[in-house]
Amino acid sequence: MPPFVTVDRQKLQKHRSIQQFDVSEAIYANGGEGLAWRVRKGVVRLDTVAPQNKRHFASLAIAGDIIGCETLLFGCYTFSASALTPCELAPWPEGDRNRSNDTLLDVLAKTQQRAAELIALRGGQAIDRVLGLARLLADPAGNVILPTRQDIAEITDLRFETISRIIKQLERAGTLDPIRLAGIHATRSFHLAGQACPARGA
Amino acid sequence: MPPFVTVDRQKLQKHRSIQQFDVSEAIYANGGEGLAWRVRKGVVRLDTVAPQNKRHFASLAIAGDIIGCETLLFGCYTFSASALTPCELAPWPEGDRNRSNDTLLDVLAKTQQRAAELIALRGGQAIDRVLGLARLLADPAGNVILPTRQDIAEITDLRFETISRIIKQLERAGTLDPIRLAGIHATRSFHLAGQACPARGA
DNA sequence: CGCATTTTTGATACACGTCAATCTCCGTGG
DNA sequence: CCACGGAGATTGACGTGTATCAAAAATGCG
Repeated sequence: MPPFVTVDRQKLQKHRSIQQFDVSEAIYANGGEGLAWRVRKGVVRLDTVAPQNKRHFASLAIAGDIIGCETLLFGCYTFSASALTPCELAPWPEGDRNRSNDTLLDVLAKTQQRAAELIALRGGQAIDRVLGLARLLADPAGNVILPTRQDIAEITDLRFETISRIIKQLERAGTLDPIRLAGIHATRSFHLAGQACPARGA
Repeated sequence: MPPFVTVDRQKLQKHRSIQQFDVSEAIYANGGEGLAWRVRKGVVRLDTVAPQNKRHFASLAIAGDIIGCETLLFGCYTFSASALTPCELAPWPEGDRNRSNDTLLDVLAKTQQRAAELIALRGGQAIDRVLGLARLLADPAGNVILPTRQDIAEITDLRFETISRIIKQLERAGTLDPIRLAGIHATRSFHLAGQACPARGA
């Protein structure tokens, strides 16, 4: 494993503008000044900040999403951002390349789509909400790092006890398979069964 | 009242591109081709269309919002749109004027904000969801035309019986005051008490 | 004026919330 | 190395807000 770490370090130095964030680490605060970012890895949570500094879940950004665009308009962030899983962000737009696969119009379309998905995560039975979130966050191989029970609860508008019960239930049903490292039962890393392209019959 | 109607007709002819829609009327269907629109009056509902032609609430557009932007990118609509209250739409962008108060960036920022508001409408107690929607749809004077109970239910992820009970409860509490026309008790038009700019203390 | 649609209301069931205890995992310091 | 403590997760018992089912009333349209 040492060589892998070395490679990562080198990559990091090549693009020195890339930023890393740990779980539950703040990325930026609403009202603050800064850049727009592209989420390269991980899951980012966006919150509105109400009086008394109360935070309310507002949106989710996963790999490929752009966050903080509104600074290009207002000069400051509208929401607060924090890392739900280990994250890697890069400034956006990437000035060097002209490929421009992400125009403002692309970002808008993706934002609308993401919003519709989040709306769906707050409706229906609890188990479907949790499964929906797991599917949204899983990679094509079905591997997924879930946020904490508390964060899942705030995303789906349920209680963390309910989330805990449902994840256990999905584990026992074999839908979620905890990934064990050194024999230790992981609580966040799973393999999600039946995960593939969303084109399969009932 | 005849003169009023005449005036409206004239306005309509002056801007012949303006479109009117009645309650529950389809505005456009997903996959179809068409323009982007600016909502001038009324409330528009956007749905994702799943297999078996099942519709799922995806988003809401109120006066000032832009809908159907994705056609500028994909050439067709991503969602289906229908009128929740009587609506008036105008093509966007308005080519004639250069004021451009609505750049793509403005639309993106507003879309994010609207999405966060809709997320909030699907969390917390039923009464707060209904009140939240009423506040979102009310004009500065506090007058509001609500969607049908069924549509409110789908927006807030509740059942229409629950919506009915809660609106009655708000009526009895005086928070919602039904507007009577010719002595008939309206079920959609209300005056919302304590509605003003969102800048007032507790 | 009559029928379809929407809304209201009641009785009952259940999914999820609430409260509380326990357990696991980890970092800290003696 | 182990005692300690805190954060997150699990589990149980019980309460409640909303769903569900059913029926009637109000509204609106042809």
